[in-house]
Amino acid sequence: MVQLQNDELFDILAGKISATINRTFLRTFTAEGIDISIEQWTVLACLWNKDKVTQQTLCSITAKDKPSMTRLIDKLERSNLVTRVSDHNDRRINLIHLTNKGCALEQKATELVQKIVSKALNNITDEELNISRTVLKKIITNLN
Amino acid sequence: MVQLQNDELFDILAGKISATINRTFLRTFTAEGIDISIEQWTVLACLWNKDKVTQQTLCSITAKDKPSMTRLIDKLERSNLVTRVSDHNDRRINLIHLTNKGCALEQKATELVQKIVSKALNNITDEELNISRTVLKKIITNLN
DNA sequence: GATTAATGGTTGTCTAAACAACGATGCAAA
DNA sequence: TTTGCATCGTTGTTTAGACAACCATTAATC
Repeated sequence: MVQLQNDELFDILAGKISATINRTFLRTFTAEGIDISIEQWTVLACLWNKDKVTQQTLCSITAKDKPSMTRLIDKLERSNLVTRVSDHNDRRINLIHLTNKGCALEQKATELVQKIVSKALNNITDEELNISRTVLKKIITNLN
Repeated sequence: MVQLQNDELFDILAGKISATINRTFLRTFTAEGIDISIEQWTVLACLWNKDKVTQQTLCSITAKDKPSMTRLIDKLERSNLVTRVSDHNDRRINLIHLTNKGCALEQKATELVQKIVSKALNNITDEELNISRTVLKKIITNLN
């Protein structure tokens, strides 16, 4: 098998890990009959933590741009997991609000994510993990 | 600002870093008049290392599936950076072959990537980096 | 040697990200 | 108060990833 010279380059590794995690997430959730993507889950997780926030806030937390968020919320709305509620004081603002169906997902989804995280972090010490987190954050900071 | 409860979850961090690296890559390359994406670069980097390989091989190295590779190569072919050459011994196989234009990109592209990597890894020790690499690889293995 | 299985690649369909450009609302300064 | 600017969100377009289904060619099995 051909070996890529710069196989060790972080960009490639980062791309691979992101793809792997996404795939695992999607398969796990689909297998359990929950039809949301990891991106949709990220938004829901924000709302489970604090409901009724602006799209802009969701953008900041998830590091996605506005059009991406618009479309993500379109999909969540079509799945009846959230609704857009116009703010009374400022009509430019949509507050994103969990539906009952959206709330109901929290427990099961959190369970599944914990399962994935446990599997992913098997055989990795807390120290190694902390160092990695720091490194990843440093890289993000360095590039911004 | 709302803080996501599981802000520390690796999935989110991985998604963010991947997006950040991609953005930096694209901007740097565009600024220098080189119109290729990071994905296209990954394929070209394989070919700079060893020319005339099968699409399947490129899939393995880059951890992408066959349809993704078909379309990536479609684009590279449209940009006249590679050509598909049918294998004489096995007509199912396309060998992907760098054009002169594709070869000519190597030096400049490699320079730019090195510049990005240096910037990204600023203030990170070799030891931290090695640990991080190991952790990322462990996660990928754990999930497969 | 003919049928079946495996391999390499393509197309169809869906989801998602980035950037640019736009419309609507609110705010501030002249 | 009106003009100009900033903010929130949407739409258009391009690139890309995943999965399923498919076609063509080769290999394996009987």
